[in-house]
Amino acid sequence: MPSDNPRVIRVAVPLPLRGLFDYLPPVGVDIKNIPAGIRVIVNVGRRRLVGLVCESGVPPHVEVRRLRPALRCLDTRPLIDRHTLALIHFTANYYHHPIGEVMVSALPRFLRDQTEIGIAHREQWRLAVGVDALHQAIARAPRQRDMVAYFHDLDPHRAHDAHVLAEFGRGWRTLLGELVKKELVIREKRPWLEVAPGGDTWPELNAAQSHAVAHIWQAGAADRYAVHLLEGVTGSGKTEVYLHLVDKALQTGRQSLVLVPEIGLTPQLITHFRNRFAVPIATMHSGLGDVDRRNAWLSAASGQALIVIGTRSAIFTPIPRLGLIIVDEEHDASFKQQEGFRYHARDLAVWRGREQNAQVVLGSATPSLETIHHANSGRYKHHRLNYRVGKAKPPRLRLVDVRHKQLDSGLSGTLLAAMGDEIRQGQQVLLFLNRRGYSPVLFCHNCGWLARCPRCDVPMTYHAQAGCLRCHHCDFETALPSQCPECSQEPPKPLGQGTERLESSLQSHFADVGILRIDRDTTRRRGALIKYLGAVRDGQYPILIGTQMLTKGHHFSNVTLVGVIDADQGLYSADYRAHERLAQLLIQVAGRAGRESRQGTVMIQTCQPEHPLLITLLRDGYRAAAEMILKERRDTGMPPYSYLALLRAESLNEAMPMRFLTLAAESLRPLAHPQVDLLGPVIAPMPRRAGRYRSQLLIRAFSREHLHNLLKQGLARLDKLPGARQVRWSVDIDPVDLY
DNA sequence: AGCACGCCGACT
DNA sequence: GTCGGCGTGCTC
Repeated sequence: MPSDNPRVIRVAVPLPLRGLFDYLPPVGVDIKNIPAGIRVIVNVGRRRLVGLVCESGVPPHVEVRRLRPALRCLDTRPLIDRHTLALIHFTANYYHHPIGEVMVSALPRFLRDQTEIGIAHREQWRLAVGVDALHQAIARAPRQRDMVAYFHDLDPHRAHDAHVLAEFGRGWRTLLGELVKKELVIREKRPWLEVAPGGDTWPELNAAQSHAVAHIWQAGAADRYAVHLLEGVTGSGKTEVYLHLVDKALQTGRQSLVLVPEIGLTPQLITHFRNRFAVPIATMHSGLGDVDRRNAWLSAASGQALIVIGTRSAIFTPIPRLGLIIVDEEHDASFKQQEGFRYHARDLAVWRGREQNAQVVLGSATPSLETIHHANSGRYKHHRLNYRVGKAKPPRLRLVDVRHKQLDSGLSGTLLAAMGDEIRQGQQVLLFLNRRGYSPVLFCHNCGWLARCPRCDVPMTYHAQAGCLRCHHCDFETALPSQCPECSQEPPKPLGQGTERLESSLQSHFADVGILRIDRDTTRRRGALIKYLGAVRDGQYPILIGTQMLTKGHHFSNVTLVGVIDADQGLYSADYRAHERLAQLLIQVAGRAGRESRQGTVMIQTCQPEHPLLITLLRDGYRAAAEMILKERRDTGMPPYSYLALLRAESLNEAMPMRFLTLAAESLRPLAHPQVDLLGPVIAPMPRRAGRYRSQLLIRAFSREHLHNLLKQGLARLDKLPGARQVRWSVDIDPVDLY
């Protein structure tokens, strides 16, 4: 007999709907046995879905007659602790994203279906005692010898996980099989949770480092949440500060979460932590298989893993005794998810720190303007590491004016001469060009035709090696035309520089010098990057050419000259964040130079050598440049002095996005506080992408509350707008780029 | 998202 | 006459 005022569970279901669904407990189950944080199977419409109980024992929000009982509970005790539930709640609210989809991002796949939970085992491989690459059993098997050598590179005395060995490259599993058969390698099955070996020595901290550790942990000892900006120039030893803080957290029985940018989570980094701490460590990143992911997640959630290292999505891992969150390279754009559910892991880390009373440390050589702003206002505590560890001197930066200069494939005589000098002295040179391919444009000199992507309307990049034209926005590919398709008079010619073209022209300049190009095209194969980085360290390549990839975290101790081929892209761009990004990029690239005893030089080619941003950056450093950009932002009312939300719409139909956003603006305007601006709608800076026409409406407010209130009321209306289902539309809170 | 319902054009 | 196209509404 159903009572008139039943108590229900409120469930997040994996659908693009903004609210929770109410259910009666499964037949025969007392609602007291269904706490928030367990999973239930429920009927939704005529489908069966796994949902997450977010509230329990509350009155229903819908008519009693519409309630259906849940089918069954999947867990007996909460899988998600209350802090993580609160985080999911907050996140859905803040980003105005359906809570069921937030839940989907927060849970590893296995938790989204009906699998039972239990700790698994994992495979590891170790080298048999005394085996090396000279072993006679593999004398005629070069690949197997490489694999044995790879074990030696990692650590010949230790067992290694599949994901580490997979970095070796193609065929790693087969090779291991063969080596196991020859009894040169031993396969082991171990309980998953394993204590890292630790044992590495702890280097003495310098004054600035110990100062930072003492001040950050002083706050931690009091168990009071605080956010810290750890601003340290490249090579100043931020990592050592992190390690000491993690150690402090361990001593007080608290877990640590270390968030790193996507390309920052390398096997080397993990090994580094494992060799310092003899405790269980869980790592979470996109490359993990389902089993590894589930084990890492469970060990963190159960409190067994004392250190959790992961990329963006690891921010949602339940960590019950969390005492410390470190966000390394906090300015890095990969902390912001760029499609679908567009959350920012660094910002959530700050919220989570407060929720769980943890210390939050944001580390960077080039902090984001938001973080600097908060440090300036006193909201974040500020710690600086101003000097490089050891005797390394900071690099010299200089501008190379390339106006009216004869450039050779984009290279000035000045840069070429400097390169020659360094190479003759046995040093390495790194050239940075943020454009892969041979040339960004293919152009007919006779009639002016240029190759465009038929789906995005942007110029296609010419890839000489692949012999094709490729669109960098949608990966559309076509053959290279032998004649201009428009006038048929002559073949179209490459225009502008890409990394491939730079490589081939340098080959003619420096005939006998090894040149290595590192970009997404050359490192597509698994493990290729690791292999190249090793070869670079061995000094095989005096000249390195790279894109953005090379700017992040890799240390090349023999690089004494860095050349930035074209700094002007970042000066011309219309995006309001372009200056911030350029300043960060130049300083990060500069950080690759002269890390050991020799001072490095950075040569920046530009047509605007008197640009105030460049002048300030070179003369007074990153902080001064950042303050200058902050001033611009204040004058123009842009973040961090205002708060943005970007409403995007796209459709195969050209008129639809604009039509929808015009209606959207009309229905939002009456709800908006007078100090909220609706800017647009406008055609997006990139009007078409992968065949879809795009428009956007920028919403700017001078108070978070105004922005939030508008969206809270407004988005519900947009759902019901006619045509809302003919466009794909989404909100992006705190957008990092306005494309 | 998925699924049902309902309303209009073009077919055996 | 119906088959099926998509635009709209609903899911506790």
